[in-house]
Amino acid sequence: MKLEEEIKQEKFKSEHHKLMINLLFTSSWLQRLQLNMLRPYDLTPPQYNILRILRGAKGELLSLGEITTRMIDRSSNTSRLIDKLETKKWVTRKTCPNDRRQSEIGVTKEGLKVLEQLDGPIDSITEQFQFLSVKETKEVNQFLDQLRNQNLNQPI
Amino acid sequence: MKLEEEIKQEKFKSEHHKLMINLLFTSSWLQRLQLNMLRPYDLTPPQYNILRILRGAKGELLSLGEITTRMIDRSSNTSRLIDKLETKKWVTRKTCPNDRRQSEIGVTKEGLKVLEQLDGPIDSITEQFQFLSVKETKEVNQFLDQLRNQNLNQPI
DNA sequence: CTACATTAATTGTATCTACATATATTTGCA
DNA sequence: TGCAAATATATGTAGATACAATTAATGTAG
Repeated sequence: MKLEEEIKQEKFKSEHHKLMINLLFTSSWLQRLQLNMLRPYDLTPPQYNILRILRGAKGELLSLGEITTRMIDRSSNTSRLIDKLETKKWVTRKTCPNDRRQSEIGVTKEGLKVLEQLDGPIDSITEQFQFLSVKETKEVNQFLDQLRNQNLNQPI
Repeated sequence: MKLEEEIKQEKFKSEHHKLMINLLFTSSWLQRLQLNMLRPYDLTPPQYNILRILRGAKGELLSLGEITTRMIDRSSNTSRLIDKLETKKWVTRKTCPNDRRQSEIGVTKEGLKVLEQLDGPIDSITEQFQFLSVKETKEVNQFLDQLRNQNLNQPI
């Protein structure tokens, strides 16, 4: 369905305005897809995001702040998300000896095992994007990157 | 910044995978923009969404279910959102005489006044999309609409 | 070397999503 | 007609975001 039918709005102020709503709506749809996929594994999207970041660090331990800057959603409360993952024994947290304010967080073997199980299902979500050519995909990626950099001159 | 720099991930599995992350990341960025804009008006994005929907109905009263299907985020708990708007006196809710299960919700004059104040600021967010031509914008809109319809044949 | 600012993480609170369950009303059918 | 199914909304609870405030450790200026 076109966005107009989805949210029963026959007309938008402009094509640009429609695009803003469409981005928010499609992202919400995508998140629900992810959520349903992760549910059987007792993981939420931000928790999954953290595990992916730790796996990407290839054994290197990361501080809480470092994880936060790498997350899809920057306003996540990483501290409490790590709490959850720690009780499931999928990550370890210990205080950094050099700077006792920081903590060093790493993924466990069990955490990696869960991630492996999820690689397939997550790939199948990505496959939904295959109808776009690589060239087109690059263009949309570039557009999104550009969009976020439009307001550098604004105070906010 | 490119997404790679934003989330400090030097490489993605594929351009399509990057696009998935980019959509989620950009939408999160966009939501925060909206949130900051709405804060001084004591409105949250879903509450604002509801007011917009009611204004769009041009005086026609809408049921709670009708509002939900028109929302950007379908999993909103509209009942409690309306509660909040009602205490601020920006919407009215009364039970529908024909079907006493339903409620009839409408925006008040004060609600409309708040919306008017917000039209300018919201337009300025839309302006960030102006660097894209209308043709390009249409293409991205079409792509998003298409994406959401890729999985019709999947069970889920 | 002490005092103050800075930094990293934790905790508290309000709001929201997600979803299951409950309640009230209406509809449909035997 | 009467009673079960369907429908519309409300409510309860867990997990998140958003952000302010707090705590603890480290840096730094005088």
